[in-house]
Amino acid sequence: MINNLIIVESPAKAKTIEKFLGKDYHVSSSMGHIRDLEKKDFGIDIKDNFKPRYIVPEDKKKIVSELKKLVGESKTVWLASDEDREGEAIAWHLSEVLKLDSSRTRRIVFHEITKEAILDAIKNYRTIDHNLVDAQQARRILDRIVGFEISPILWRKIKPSLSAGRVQSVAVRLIVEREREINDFVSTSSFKITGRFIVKDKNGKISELEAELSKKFATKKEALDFLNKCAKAKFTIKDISTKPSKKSPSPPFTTSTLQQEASRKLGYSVSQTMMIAQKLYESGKITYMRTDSVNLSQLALNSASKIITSEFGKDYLNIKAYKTKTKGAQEAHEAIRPTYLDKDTIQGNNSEKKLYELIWKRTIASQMSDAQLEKTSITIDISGSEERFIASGEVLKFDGFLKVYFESTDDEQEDEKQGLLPPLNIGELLQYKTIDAVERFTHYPPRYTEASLVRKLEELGIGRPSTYAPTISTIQNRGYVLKTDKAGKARDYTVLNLTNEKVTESKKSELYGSEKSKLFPDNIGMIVNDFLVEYFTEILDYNFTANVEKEFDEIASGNRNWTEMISGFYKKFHPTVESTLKKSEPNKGERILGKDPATGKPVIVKMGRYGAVAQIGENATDEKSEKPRFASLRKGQNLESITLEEALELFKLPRSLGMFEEAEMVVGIGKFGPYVRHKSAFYSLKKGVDDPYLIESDRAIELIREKREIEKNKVIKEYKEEPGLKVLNGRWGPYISFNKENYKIPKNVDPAALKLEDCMNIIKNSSDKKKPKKK
DNA sequence: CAGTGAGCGAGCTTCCGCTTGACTT
Repeated sequence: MINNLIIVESPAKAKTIEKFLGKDYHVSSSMGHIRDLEKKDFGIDIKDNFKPRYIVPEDKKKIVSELKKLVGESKTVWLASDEDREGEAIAWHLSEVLKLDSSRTRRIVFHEITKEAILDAIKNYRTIDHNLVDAQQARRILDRIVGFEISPILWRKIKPSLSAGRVQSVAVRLIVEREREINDFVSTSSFKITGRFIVKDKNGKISELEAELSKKFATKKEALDFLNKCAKAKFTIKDISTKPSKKSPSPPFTTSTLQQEASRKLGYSVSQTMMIAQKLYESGKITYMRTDSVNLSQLALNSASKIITSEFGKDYLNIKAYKTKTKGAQEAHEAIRPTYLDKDTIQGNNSEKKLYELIWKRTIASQMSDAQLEKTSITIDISGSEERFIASGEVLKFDGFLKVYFESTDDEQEDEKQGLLPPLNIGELLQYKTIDAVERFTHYPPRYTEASLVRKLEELGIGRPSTYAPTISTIQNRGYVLKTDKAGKARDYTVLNLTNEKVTESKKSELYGSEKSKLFPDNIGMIVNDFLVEYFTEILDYNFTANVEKEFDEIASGNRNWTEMISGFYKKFHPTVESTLKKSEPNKGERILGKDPATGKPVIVKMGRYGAVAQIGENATDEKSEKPRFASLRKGQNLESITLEEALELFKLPRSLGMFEEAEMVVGIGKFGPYVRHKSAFYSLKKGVDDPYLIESDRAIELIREKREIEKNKVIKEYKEEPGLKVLNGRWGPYISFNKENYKIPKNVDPAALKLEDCMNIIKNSSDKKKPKKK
């Protein structure tokens, strides 16, 4: 018999809690939700006042039956799911599915996993808050209605298997609109003036002072005029001012800020970060990684206080509580922090270590003092001109938290600041060494990275810590959005230089606009987005989630009935679904780019059955008329921005490279990039080395021979008796291939020594475990 | 799984938010 059964959401949490409590308690976990709306037939009886049809999904049946068994053996059941809307619903579903008797069921909540917090929670038990549960049901049902009524419209009007939803569709919209901002952006240039002045100190020691003109000039002529004016001008120190300033540490990590910093500092994708954090959490090294709270437990604060004092001294200590600014934050957990702050490093693989150290530094820094700075600004007058040069410098007086942590920014081109400025006096005359006027261009707004998209979504209150990573994956899996790099372009700019009273002009070249791992909308994403924005304007509104959240809050506080709220929404929403099905036609994005110079026929781009396509010539009207030529657009090329030249390029491939071994070699670009085809085999071109438009036959033959060499070494063993069986060398080392299925070879086995029956044994042993493959 | 671009039709796809497996060809 178990006296007390505590049910929490996560098994790692269960393990930790069990350690705190005595033998009287058994702690088990539900692994999140145990029930959900049925997937087939919508799962909601609209006519029966939106009655939800809940089922236990296949993968949760085992957990439920285990919990049922435990409940049968227990005196008191404590439902300890998280203290938020979803957690309350989990507690309620548990009580329903496990048929818990209210007389021996208690609901408890705690925000920190400490013995005190748990014992305190147990003392202050309550019953399930049904208003909060209803708010969750409203949220769940609204999302189901939106997702399952709009998605089928997309299947019929645009393409099968597409999807729409309250969160993902807005995420795509952000990316599409940013792309259009970039396409519409017109870069302008102006001239930035920088002067270098010679400064002599009392001992005759010479140093330099760099100063910037407060004004930029729009044209080269204005810049030139100014430099000419400077040639013989006098430069006088007009003013020197010194101001103290400070920098404060950032709050401890939440899911979203961890994803952003891990992306900026360590280059991890959002899902990589979450997978590594999960490992750290499961091995007890950090607190829970899906959280929107910046709060640290008293225990953590005490520990931070001790460490900072002993490592850095009392001056560095500044214990404080941070408040969340995030819209709709539910704060059921602590911030993400090391479980044991006295460990500044851990055992584990490299990426785990790096992420842990990042978390450790951020947590410690959050409880350290502000950095104290001194900013100096020197104003320099120019005789015969209204303009002024300003030299500014920044000196760190006290490093404070910067001793351990410096937060990065997304800003790619940050100005470097000068440090200490040379000692100068007001009225002092300065001699210039050089004065430059450099042409600078305005830059379009940056494309989103995975992490900066998460930050934007969080800012809008859309999505939750547990869904950021999956949402980012979904919009990529649907083909709406593409994560890729973009090569920079070269651009000339003008530099005017004044030295020794003479101005010279020169041209320089720079690379601009190169981007790494940025999110680009694909054509289908743009078409779906435009369709949704046109017909489902309200759902696609950036404030839609914030608006419905207000209504969920009213339900949670007991001031509103959930079915009334949903019914109100449905009355407006469903007629839109009906009318959209009837009248709407998606825009195929068709554009006429111009005429093909070779044939004079029109060049068109549009969305075809297999994706975006360019076409030369009109569609055939009858059997005799000539058929148009087609070429697929490449990844990252948009229907609305592709130029005639780029479209014509597409028709240059595939092209023949001549004969080799009595067969033609053809170069083209396929799904996996550029390739050479020869005798119906494909040979990939080397990324960054070969260009499909330029490659010649010699190099193609080289590639073919290279791959053949690898193929030759691929086969370790073959068996006469079993032609379908081979031992092969693969990307991950040796493996067994049998009738197109692959099998792992156990570690301690020498692959070259495998006999036929050994292979068969390995195959037999692993075949039981084989699960249906996912796409 | 790299080429295609006719047309028909059955059966399928899809949401968000909790959680962790099982799995790398």
